[in-house]
Amino acid sequence: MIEAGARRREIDEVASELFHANGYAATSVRDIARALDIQGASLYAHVASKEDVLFAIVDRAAAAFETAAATAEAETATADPVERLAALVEAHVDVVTSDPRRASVFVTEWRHLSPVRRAGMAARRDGYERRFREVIADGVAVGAFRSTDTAIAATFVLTALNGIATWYRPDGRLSADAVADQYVDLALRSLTEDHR
Amino acid sequence: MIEAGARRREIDEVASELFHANGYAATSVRDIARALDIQGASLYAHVASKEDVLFAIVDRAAAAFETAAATAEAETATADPVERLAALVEAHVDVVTSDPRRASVFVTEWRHLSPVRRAGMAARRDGYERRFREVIADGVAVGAFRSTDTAIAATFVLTALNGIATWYRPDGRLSADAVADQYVDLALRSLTEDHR
DNA sequence: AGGGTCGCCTAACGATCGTTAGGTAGGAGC
DNA sequence: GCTCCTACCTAACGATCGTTAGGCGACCCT
Repeated sequence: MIEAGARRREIDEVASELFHANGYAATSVRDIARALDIQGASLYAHVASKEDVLFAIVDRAAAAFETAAATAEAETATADPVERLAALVEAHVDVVTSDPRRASVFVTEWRHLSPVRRAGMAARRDGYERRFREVIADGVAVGAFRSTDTAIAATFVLTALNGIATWYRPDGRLSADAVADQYVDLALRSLTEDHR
Repeated sequence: MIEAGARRREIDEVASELFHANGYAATSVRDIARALDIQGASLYAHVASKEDVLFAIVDRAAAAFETAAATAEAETATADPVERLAALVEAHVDVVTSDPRRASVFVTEWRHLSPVRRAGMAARRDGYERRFREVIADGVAVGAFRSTDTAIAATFVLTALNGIATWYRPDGRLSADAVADQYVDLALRSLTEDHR
């Protein structure tokens, strides 16, 4: 896979932009190279294959989601399920808004990975989704959340959150914090029992 | 654009399947032809271009969403905003579950249309989303929904609903009705004011 | 029986794809 | 001053892309 260097970081960055804008399959190696003002073949001094570029982006994104969720769960370990879910949702939104192009490539282009890598990513996604399902199940158990199908509920919330990657732009109308606040509120409300 | 015939319908169907599974750009004309047991070049007896196939699918999907929403709104014209939004959500879910591959192609592949057609679809999507925003705004005005950014709220709901297309399969664990019920409930709850 | 149309064929076009091979300019280290 | 390494180059490979041209057999209409 080669790795290393500041140039490699630049490649991932322009590739994120292009994969987000046009999709992995519709972006050629020469497109990526052109954005860096070099020849297509020169990319192979830094990268072993086009798919490696995709994997680097997707892998980094997956790691960002995982560590953010782990931190959020650690910080709310003793809190009630509602707070814990709020922390998970906020962490997820933060990762998306911190690099929406990377997040959108992660969400929409991972199917173009090789079968082995795709299977690995599928497993990591399952593990990540399980965090949400478990917190939701805990909330149902203590009566904080309505009794729903936890798989559906987790999917509902996660797909809504992932949608942010398709429209959010750092220089847009809404700040990342504002988006996070609104989405935490919408997501939690969709699950909580009637209150007051 | 050629149009016509049962064969043309078959082309759209297998193309939906392949575009959904692998994406438009990663699906070749010869892939589509192979699924029909004919030669790649023979497709051009039925179709003017590959993009026309994509457009036929996307256009039909857009029309399905539009007529379903129009019907739902007509049927609840005199009802309160909560019921009207419930009808819109249910209509949307019904269209998605009735043909999830077509819906997922509509949601994820429309960016590969030519600039002119893409602009047209963007306008139609805006119009469709406006239906949701207006009902939500009405609900906020009468105190049924919490006062939120209606654009964010509509996007939250619609991206969650569109996510169904990525995982729903007619022969899966959940019936289309069950999915619709759960999603109507989740979506409405995310917006409604605290009750009881 | 004859003409037309429909559905598919083979063959090929120019373009572009991801990738490899081999080379070269320039700076770093001894 | 020589060597080595980094970063890029040009040239080319075989494959595959969307699409066109021209032909051929099977069926319909008269």
